[in-house]
Amino acid sequence: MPTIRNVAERAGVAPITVSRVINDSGYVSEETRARVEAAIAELRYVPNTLARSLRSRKTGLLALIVTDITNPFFTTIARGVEDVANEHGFSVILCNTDENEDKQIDYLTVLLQKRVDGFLFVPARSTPESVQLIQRQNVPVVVIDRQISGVEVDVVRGDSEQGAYELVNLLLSLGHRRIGMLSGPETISTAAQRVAGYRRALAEAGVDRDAALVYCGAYTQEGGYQTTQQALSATPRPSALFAANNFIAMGAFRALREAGLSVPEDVALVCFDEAPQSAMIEPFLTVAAQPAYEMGRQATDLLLARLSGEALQACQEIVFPVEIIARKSCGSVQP
Amino acid sequence: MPTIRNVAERAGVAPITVSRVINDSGYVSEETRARVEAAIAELRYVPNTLARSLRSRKTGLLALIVTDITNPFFTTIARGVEDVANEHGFSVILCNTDENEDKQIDYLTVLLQKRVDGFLFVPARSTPESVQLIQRQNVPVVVIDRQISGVEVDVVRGDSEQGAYELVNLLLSLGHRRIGMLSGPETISTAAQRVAGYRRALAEAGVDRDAALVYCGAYTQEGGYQTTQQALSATPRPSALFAANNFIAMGAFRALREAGLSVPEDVALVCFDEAPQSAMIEPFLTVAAQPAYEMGRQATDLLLARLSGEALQACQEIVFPVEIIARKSCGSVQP
DNA sequence: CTGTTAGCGCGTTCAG
DNA sequence: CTGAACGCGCTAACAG
Repeated sequence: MPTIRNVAERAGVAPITVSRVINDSGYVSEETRARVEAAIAELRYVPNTLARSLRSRKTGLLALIVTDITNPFFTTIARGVEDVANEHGFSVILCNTDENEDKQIDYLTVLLQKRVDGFLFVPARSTPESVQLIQRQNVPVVVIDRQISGVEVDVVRGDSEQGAYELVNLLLSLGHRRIGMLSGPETISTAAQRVAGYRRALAEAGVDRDAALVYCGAYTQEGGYQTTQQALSATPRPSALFAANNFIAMGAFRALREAGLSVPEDVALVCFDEAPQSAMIEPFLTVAAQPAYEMGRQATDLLLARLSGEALQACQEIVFPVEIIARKSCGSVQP
Repeated sequence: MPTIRNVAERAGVAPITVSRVINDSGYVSEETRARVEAAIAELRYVPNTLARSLRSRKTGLLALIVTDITNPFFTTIARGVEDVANEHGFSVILCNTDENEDKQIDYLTVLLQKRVDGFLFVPARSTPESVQLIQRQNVPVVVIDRQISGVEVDVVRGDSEQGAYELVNLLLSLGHRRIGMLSGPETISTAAQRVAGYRRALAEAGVDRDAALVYCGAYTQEGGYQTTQQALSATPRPSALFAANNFIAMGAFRALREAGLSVPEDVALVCFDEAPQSAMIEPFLTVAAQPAYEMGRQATDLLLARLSGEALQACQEIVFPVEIIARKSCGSVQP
């Protein structure tokens, strides 16, 4: 593969002149520019980003680390990230940890070695170690979706507590009193906050505290399937279920179906996050929707601001409101 | 960020000795190794991959370019690719072109500049230019899923023609004679081959050639929605539809539903590729399934073989058989 | 407007 | 077992 020097020789100029043509920096006469461009074309010269980055100490790479690449919530965030990044000339490396801390640390290590310019990070757990690993190398990082305790760091997330509160209030207003909560892993802040919102709504409604039926599982279809089976064995059986995310809701739906129960006639079902587009032919689930695309955009804006050195003030926490979208799955009459 | 030299100074050795410790190459006494490792830990030294790659002329990066990252067919391939790549110490950069040739060329350019070691490539069109772009830089490339005319290149793909043939034969055996084909873009080899298989089955069954009802659209839900509407307006209306991929089938399903037709009672529906897991609570669609994961693995094996210089023989074309999985959507009685 | 010098961080080559 | 010198391909800094 030809180098900048080969091009320079062919065009009869110095390497730096070729560099100027490529990067459109500094002055180059039209005539020599033409000669250089001809040489580039003839040699099919492709600049070497590695060398460029080594010199400039910038890679133009952002790392986006998510915990489940099959979840449209995260892929929608990814689109927001990509769009903003591309608008500013950055590329995005998308990595999937599957909520696995070992994979997470492997990715962080590799990405630091690759000298990415910054991280957009959905951590697998709400503990500070992983973020500190990044910060100690003085690489900017914005945490998305989840809160981390014990570190100063920028965070962009949805309002899990309030969303859960409103969603459960909706169920209460429809007359439900036994509402099961299908939660996610206790180690993740969003799960904890959604449980908190659930409890607040129940408390305000004066529902007996013992009526709080919380079941924790993974943020997956399988997790939702299992916790739903637990929830259904309670007596009396819950008349409504609140799934802490979309995949849990999919699993719940399957478990309900297998139990011969239909939604919303036998059991009402609501959840956090929009379901996959392909999930149902028509919109069906009542959800607390987060503005995922916008969250991705804002997180990237914030990261780029840190990168450009401006706005070196204290860390920010940007909390997006969630939107309750009532559809058929919650029913509309008293159970 | 500390460099290898900083570590060397701190440990009281030469940079090369640190290099030997990191890469476990050459001889280093236990004692100095310990000193070096201590220095690495204290300084939180992270080796710079950029510099390493510049020197070694290897990045350890494979590019995987697909046309639709939301399609589980491609994400399953991606898993196969990632697994094999990781087993051999390579990382994978996953890029999504959305069947857009401009995006495709942008990605190719950037990835060549990044000096990825090789390409796994699902081309947006079955024309040779994009592959030639890669080959002219002497970078190995394996094409996945689609055939390219006019170039010598390794290809790993499913047997579209035979799969379509068998799928249509299944419909014929169930008594269908008016079978509409919801095809993909004519510029893509898989669409053309699936149409060919469809025609062969009809011809062998002695179905009137005029009865070939082929409608071309995008390989998307929207494409399937539109072509289905066209297909339904034919008189007499087709009794069965064959969707050229899973997303087309999703769109067909929606269009049928809106037209007040149910599957399989009013219209039978079959398609190429498995549908998204979340699409239906229970398996429902009759499909021609390609071994996507295995295709990803084999393609990567082949690419890595080319990379290691071995097996420099002629280009290979590996064609996987597809598996017909009959489920409810095709019905089981004469229409 | 163009060129020279030097060095980014690392690993290969060859000496000790 | 350890080190010095050099260069991978490119560009910042400084001439001219």
